[in-house]
Amino acid sequence: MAGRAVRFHLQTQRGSRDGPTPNHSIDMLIRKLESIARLSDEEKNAIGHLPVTVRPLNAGQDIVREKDRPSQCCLLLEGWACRYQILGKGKRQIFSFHIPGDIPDLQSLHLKVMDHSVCTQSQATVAFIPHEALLELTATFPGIAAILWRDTLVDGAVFREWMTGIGRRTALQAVAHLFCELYVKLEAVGLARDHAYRLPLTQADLGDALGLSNVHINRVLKELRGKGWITLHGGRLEINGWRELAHLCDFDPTYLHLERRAA
Amino acid sequence: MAGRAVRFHLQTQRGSRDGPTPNHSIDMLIRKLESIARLSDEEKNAIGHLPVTVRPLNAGQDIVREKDRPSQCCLLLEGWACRYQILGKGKRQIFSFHIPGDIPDLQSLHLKVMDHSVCTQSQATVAFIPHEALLELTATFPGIAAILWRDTLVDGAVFREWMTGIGRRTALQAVAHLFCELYVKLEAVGLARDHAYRLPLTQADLGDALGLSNVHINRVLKELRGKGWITLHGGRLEINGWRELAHLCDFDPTYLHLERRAA
DNA sequence: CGGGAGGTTGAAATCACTCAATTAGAGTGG
DNA sequence: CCACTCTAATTGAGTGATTTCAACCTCCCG
Repeated sequence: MAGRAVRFHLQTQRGSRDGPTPNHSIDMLIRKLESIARLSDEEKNAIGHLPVTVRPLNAGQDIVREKDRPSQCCLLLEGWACRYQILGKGKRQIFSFHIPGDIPDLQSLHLKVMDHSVCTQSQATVAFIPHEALLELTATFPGIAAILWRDTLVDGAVFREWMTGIGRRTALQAVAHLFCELYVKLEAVGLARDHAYRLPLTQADLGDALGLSNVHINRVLKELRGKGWITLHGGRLEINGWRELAHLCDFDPTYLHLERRAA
Repeated sequence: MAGRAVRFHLQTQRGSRDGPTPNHSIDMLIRKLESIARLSDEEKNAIGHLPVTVRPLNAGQDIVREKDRPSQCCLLLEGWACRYQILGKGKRQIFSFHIPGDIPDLQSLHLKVMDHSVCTQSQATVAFIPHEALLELTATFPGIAAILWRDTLVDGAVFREWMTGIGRRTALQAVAHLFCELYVKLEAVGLARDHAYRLPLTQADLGDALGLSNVHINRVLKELRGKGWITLHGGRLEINGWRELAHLCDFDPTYLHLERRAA
């Protein structure tokens, strides 16, 4: 375990310590929800009273595992996470990457058994929220339920897009598409601009996400670098040829359903 | 268009005609929802008053298309449907197959723009339900909202499983896994037994679902037939070697989240 | 008995994989 | 600051799975 859990009840404590506090995490959640729909004061107040446990995590730590029956959801405050499944014979499929503001295991609210695992992809801070509290919140405020439901629907849309990436795009297009997707998602929450961002993924991670081998990912990256479209070094990606990259993979961000931008 | 639309208000008409009536469709919906959780009489009554339009469709007809902004959802009463997307250059990716009881475009309730299309895969009967009515229903009955939400979450779980099929399984395993999945889903709603079912899919459809060419699907089927594990002819599949097939692809139905079986 | 969609097969080409070795970088302890 | 170590990145060579192309067959339906 990477650090001590810190349990708070919201709005009874002020963040006098370093690092993300529960207040910070609730702000994150409210900002996230308001990026979709307006919240009433009553709704915000109810969210503010959610019991939250904040915990720092190291890279590569599982947050929930396949077969678990979790009793809480995790809100990612800092760092990246991914969802994945291990097949026999050491193969791995990564289903999604998650960035601050995401609730990667929101589905566990209604699907009792985990059919995959969630893992940190970098150092991270997560806020755990008990199912019980979330279920009560969504039962009381259908508007909040609708926003969270919508969030899982967007997840599904991204899964579909990845399916076409894996199934019907060339390796070059698949990598390009992933880079475009991640940029648009990060940019939307203010974590990237100027077509550059921190990318805490190894080539093996990229391969496991796109159904390719790490070796082949390496060659694809070499080609993209050779064309001068990307710079990737030390976990930082710069897209120097956005237009070309987006055109190569026919990138259309409709499926991300970013109707409004986060504040 | 394949036939006339028939508009009813539920429980005000009795099905004196041939074919599925709105009552039939509401029964289907209630049965579907009750396969997940018990419904109160009040909830059943509210569902019974949903306005529904029943329509027969031919095979290969689009129900909704990418870029559409639908104002209704469709409940599949008879026949199969699939969700898909066309890429440039004539490539197609199929995201899911749907069977009676499914609401393939339920996501449109909260995602305004379609990022893919839905198409009948055989002759089919569908019931259209206005978004307006569903939104009111879910706002009034959080329990019903939760069941429908859950349904879309299972969709997502199947998408993930398909991702691993396309990305990390061999062609043989991928086909085997799909056949197992479809059997379990059909069996759960009483549409299959004895490891056999009607499969209204061409080899090209299977290929587009699994990210393979129709030619290769053909060869894989030949191999599965050669092993004596399946019989596939005239749109009917018999799995003669269920154990072997399931073992080949390491089939684990957890991801289908069939906690209870439909009546 | 024709027409058409779907199924089947062979041959050649291609994309991506595996294996194996080498290099680069980051972190650690002396 | 350097040697050591571990992980990740890189490269080459050989292999294998799957695609593409093209032809032919089969079955169903009107």
